[in-house]
Parts: sequence; structure tokens; C-alpha cells
Amino acid sequence: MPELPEVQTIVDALVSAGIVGQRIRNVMVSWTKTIATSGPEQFTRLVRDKTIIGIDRRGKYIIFTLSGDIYMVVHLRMTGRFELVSSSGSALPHVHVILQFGDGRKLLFHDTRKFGRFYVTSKIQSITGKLGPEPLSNRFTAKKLAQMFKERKRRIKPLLLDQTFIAGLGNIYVDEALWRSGIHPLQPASNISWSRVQSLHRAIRYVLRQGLRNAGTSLGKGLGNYSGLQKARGRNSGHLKVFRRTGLPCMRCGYEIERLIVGQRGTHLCKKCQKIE
DNA sequence: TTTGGTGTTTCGAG
DNA sequence: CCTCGAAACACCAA
Repeated sequence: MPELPEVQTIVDALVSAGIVGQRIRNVMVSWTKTIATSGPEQFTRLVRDKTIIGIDRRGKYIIFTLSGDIYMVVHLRMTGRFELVSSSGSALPHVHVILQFGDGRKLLFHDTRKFGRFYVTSKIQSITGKLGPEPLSNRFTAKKLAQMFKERKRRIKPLLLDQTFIAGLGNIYVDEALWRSGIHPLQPASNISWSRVQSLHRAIRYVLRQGLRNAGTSLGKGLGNYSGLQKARGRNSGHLKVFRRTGLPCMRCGYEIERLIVGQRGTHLCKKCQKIE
């Protein structure tokens, strides 16, 4: 599902496709609830004839900066995806929003499970203000992470999934980062040793950069699974060490990978390599 | 056929 | 402060 590397891959693809500079000539909304901040009519009024000035990512949000000091922000949630097509129509089912640009191309928002959301706002802080730090920024250091863990009694996995604690991590990359750093998902955050915090900090940045380098993680072949713009599949699934490897040998020690539920999420770990301290 | 698993966020209850 | 569970949905595998 789209986490930081997948969302960044999509943002990069949109920029490469020359979407920045395009004027939004026409808008179509066919599933009302996809627009979170207003009804479809007002949404159309707000974005039509605006020019896309920039496309950025913050956490798992895609931020389109539009002319007129407004932002159109998209969260893909679980199955949201974009497809860019030339003026002729689309064959995909579950297309809920279409933006047509000045050059005739259309950006289709496709979302099988309809959890994805569009927001329009003039104050970007209303969306991004609550998010935790960006894990790939220079300001996110091991020291900073140790400070963030201090006094936090919560279990490490749900904490890392909390977007107000740190932005952009999801189920896949959290399992991978915990495996790499040898930390048990149920470990209370406040008593992780300094050397393990350093290791986790490195691991988070490593797995995210690896995901980015491989253009994201695509699993399975169903429509619900992540793919980038133009249906491009990510190549990262072959690099996963624990996620969805239940019953297979740990790639570090050979012990069987187990699956448990932590905070209502499927969680994969090696109990030999990942112990509670 | 039916059931349950899938994963992101938000909200309410305890 | 915390944790849990449900809801928003459709699909797919068993």
C-alpha cells in the first residue's frame, strides 16, 4: 500500500510527466465522498481554471500547489492511484475523479475501496500541521529519535505507525525496519537502548531509501495493490526481508518468520532476531 | 456460499 | 496519557 516511497514515486512521476504548469481545464467527480472538504460542485469551482504550480509530498499526502494560493491535497489511503491518459477515455473501473488539463491529458483518480480523499484548503498547515517529522530529512537524527522515544511507553510498532509521531511509515516498512534493527514490535519505546535506537534510525532510512530506489513495493496482482503512475509496478517486493514471509526462514538466522496481530495490524517478525529488551 | 483477511485514518469508549 | 474496536469499502482466497 502507498507509504512514503510509493507516494514519493508517484509525485516524481507526475512531475516528470510535465503536470506542473498545466491548467486544470475540467473536473469530474463521480463519487461524492472522495472530496473531503466540500461537495463536488464547490470542489470543481475551487480548482477549475487553476494552474498547478508545484507537486510535493508530506508524509503520505500528495500536495498540489495551485494558483490563487490554494492547495489540492490527496491522500491515497489504501487503494488510491493515479493514471495519466491522453484525451481518449479510460477503461479502468472505480475512477472517481478526473482532472482534464489544458493540453488535453486527463489525470484519473482510481480507488477500488473508496477510502482515498481529496482536500482543498488555503492553509496547508491544517493538513500537515499535525504530522511528525519526515524520516528522510536531515533534521531526523538518531539523537532526535531517542528524544522522541523518551517517556513514550507505547509499543514501538503502533508508535511508528502513528503519523503524528513520524510521518510516512506504514505497515510494510515498519516491519522491515524493526527486523533490520532487531527490535520486537511489542517493545515499549521508552526502554530501547541507545545502540538499538541508532540501529533503528539507520534501518528506517535504509528501507525507505531502498523502497524509493526500487520505485515502491507492489504486492500481488489485484487492482487493489499499489502501482505507480501508468500502472508501473514497483520492484521492491523482492527486497523485503520479513513482510508477508510468514513460515519462511529468517534471512538472517533461518528461524521461522511468525505473524501476529499488533494494534490490529498483521505483523511479521523473527522471534530469534527480535526480542524484547 | 460465506466468511474473513487486507491496510490507513479517524473517532469514540473505557 | 493509553488501548482497543469500529467504520469507511471492495476484492480475493479459502
